[in-house]
Amino acid sequence: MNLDDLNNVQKKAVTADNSHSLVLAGAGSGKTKVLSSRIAWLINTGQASFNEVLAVTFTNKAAREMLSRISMMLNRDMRGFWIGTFHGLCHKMLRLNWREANLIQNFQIIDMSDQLSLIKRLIKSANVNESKYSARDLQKIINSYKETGLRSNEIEVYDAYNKYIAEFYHLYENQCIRDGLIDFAELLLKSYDLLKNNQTIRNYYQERFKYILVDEFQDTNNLQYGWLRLLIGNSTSVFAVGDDDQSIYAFRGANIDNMSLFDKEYAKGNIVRLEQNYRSMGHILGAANSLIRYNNGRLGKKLWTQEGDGEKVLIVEKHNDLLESQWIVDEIKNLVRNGINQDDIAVLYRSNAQSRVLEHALFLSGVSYKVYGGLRFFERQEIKNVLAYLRLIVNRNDDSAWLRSVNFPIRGIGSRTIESLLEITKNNNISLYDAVAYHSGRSRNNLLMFNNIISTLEEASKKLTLVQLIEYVLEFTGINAFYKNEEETDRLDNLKELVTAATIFSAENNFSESPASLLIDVLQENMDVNLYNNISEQEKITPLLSFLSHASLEAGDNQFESEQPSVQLMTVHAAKGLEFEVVFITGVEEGLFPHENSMSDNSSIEEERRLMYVAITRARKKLYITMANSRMLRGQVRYSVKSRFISEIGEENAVFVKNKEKILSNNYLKSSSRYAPNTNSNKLSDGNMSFVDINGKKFVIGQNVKHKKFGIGTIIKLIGHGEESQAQISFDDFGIKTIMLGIARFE
DNA sequence: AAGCTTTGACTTTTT
DNA sequence: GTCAAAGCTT
Repeated sequence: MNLDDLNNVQKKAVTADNSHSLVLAGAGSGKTKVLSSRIAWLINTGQASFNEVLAVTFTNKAAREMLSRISMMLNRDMRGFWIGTFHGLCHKMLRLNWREANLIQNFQIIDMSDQLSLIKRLIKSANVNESKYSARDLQKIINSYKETGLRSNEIEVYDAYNKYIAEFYHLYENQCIRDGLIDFAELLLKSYDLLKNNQTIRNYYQERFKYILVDEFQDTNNLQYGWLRLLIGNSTSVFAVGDDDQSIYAFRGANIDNMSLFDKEYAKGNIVRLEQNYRSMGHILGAANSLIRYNNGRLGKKLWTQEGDGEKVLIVEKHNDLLESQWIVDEIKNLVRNGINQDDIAVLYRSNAQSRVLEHALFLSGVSYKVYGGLRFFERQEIKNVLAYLRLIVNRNDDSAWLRSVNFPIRGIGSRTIESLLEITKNNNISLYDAVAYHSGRSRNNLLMFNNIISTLEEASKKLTLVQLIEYVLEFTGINAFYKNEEETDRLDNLKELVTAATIFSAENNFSESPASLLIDVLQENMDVNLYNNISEQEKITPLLSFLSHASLEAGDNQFESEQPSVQLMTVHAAKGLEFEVVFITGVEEGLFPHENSMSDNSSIEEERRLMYVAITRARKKLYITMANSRMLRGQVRYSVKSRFISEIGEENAVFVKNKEKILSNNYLKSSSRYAPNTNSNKLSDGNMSFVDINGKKFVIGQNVKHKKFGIGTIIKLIGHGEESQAQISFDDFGIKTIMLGIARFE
């Protein structure tokens, strides 16, 4: 194995001795490379066997990337290797030890939306006189209790609200147990409890995993830290990699202090700093360094590069959000004209709502773009409908799945029927499936038919493979026919895609030939002789259950594969871990970035600053920061001043451009952009209209108008069609303004 | 059971 | 301003 393409600091990290170490890995410093190299090095030098390493990441994507790198370095098949997300690894541990964890063998994982609907259902059936809490609130509260390691009977009850929550939490726990369901937080908590309460199992894993590597350590929550702690035995060596300056997930429980805690408890000053950056040019790094200096209590780190200063950061101020977007679109066109690929351009924003204006401007000027975020593949309605049937095959007592499928496609089973069934389940403590036998209403036959469908599917699952079973479900339940009838071609395509996903999944896991509900050994290869009898028994799981777990743990992409090069639009959070040639950070105003909800206390401001730091460090060659003096927010115009972060970037790294259109072009030229801008930014570009017809009135470029407030001016630019058309008008006394033609009052 | 109107929320999000 | 969900009507 060759370590020569590592720099000295990276090499030091990769070959650190057996004690614990903490690696502070700056943005773009080769973190993934170091992690993968360390694992490969440990195995290659014989210090660790294949089965003695545990690697934890936060996303499946990160796990996949690391795995493929290691696989390449070691030139071997990595199947069976313990690498994955906290949730994925806990899941694996629970499947292996389901008995000891007090689970049923075919427990199923529910995602956030499943959890929310379950909570909604419980609120209804609990019949508590007007809960003070919404389903969302309760979901948040329950999850955060779980993430601090507390179960319903461990909550300290000091008032009525608290008592209600504890009782509701208890109700929820019971329902999950009865339905054989386990939510995301519960995967961690159950696994934590297993290790904590079962000494034999704890000893086994402590002795087995001699090397534990953790990625994105700044994103761990308290429960995850506790879980790791239970895995650390006398001879365990932990290699924790993270960047306290990129901790942006406190709102979902991440505890940035876990890094210094880890240093105190384990690493004990054994810290390596990866500060050489291979991504961004000097001024961009300068801006990032300058900004982050304003945070207190950092572990300390300063990025540097050998690649030279590059261009300064361009900070652009505009009158409003529409002009901001328009300017960005024009600039993107310039960049593209100068040979930049659209895929290499990212437009980032603090909150999703901001994408609308940007999309609108991009759309009007015909620049293709791609918005990240939104529903992922396995979260789509039509997919979830199919998955619900599959869940019922595994466990017909899964009431959540039963409710979802019973009247889809429509079988004449209405809400009255459901209500009476739910009453029966409550009184007899049985599942909805079983409650059908006690129901005597008009829909009885329809209900029996539905239950029959489940039985038929279950029989089929014993003979058909996973892929055949899914195809059978699609036909037999009438789901395909339903969407065909409704001419929902997108959904039909997605259903085909589901079959493809199952095909790929089956092939990857070597069970293309097995019946869907036959228990099979999953960890065929790479298993060492059992260290302790009865513990490292092979994982037994059915292809069907395995696929369902996969669907919950890995929701899939939220974007179809792109057909053409497109500008990338996403939140700053979504951009973490990515990099682009050119980056626009938009809406950099007080109240938006930092967000107004984060402006009250210093720790949230610091998190916002880290968010800005993440945004800046995404850019390789060119960085734009834009802001608007006013913007439409929740239907109202809001005025704001530029973000404090703009001044914190440091003047030596940036060029400021005020919102006077003509000065803009000149100033910009002085910044000697490699991508020379269009000298006349007001000239007609492809997306602009030469005339606009609105409410019977015609507007043409060059036309003179008299505005009630701004007086006489000339139309220099028309943007958009119909109701939403705007005009840029050069007023004699007020300069250039952009005006909505539908609203503006002309004389 | 579908189709309408009203109400209310609204920062960021992976598993 | 936009979206979803709840509530009401037919």
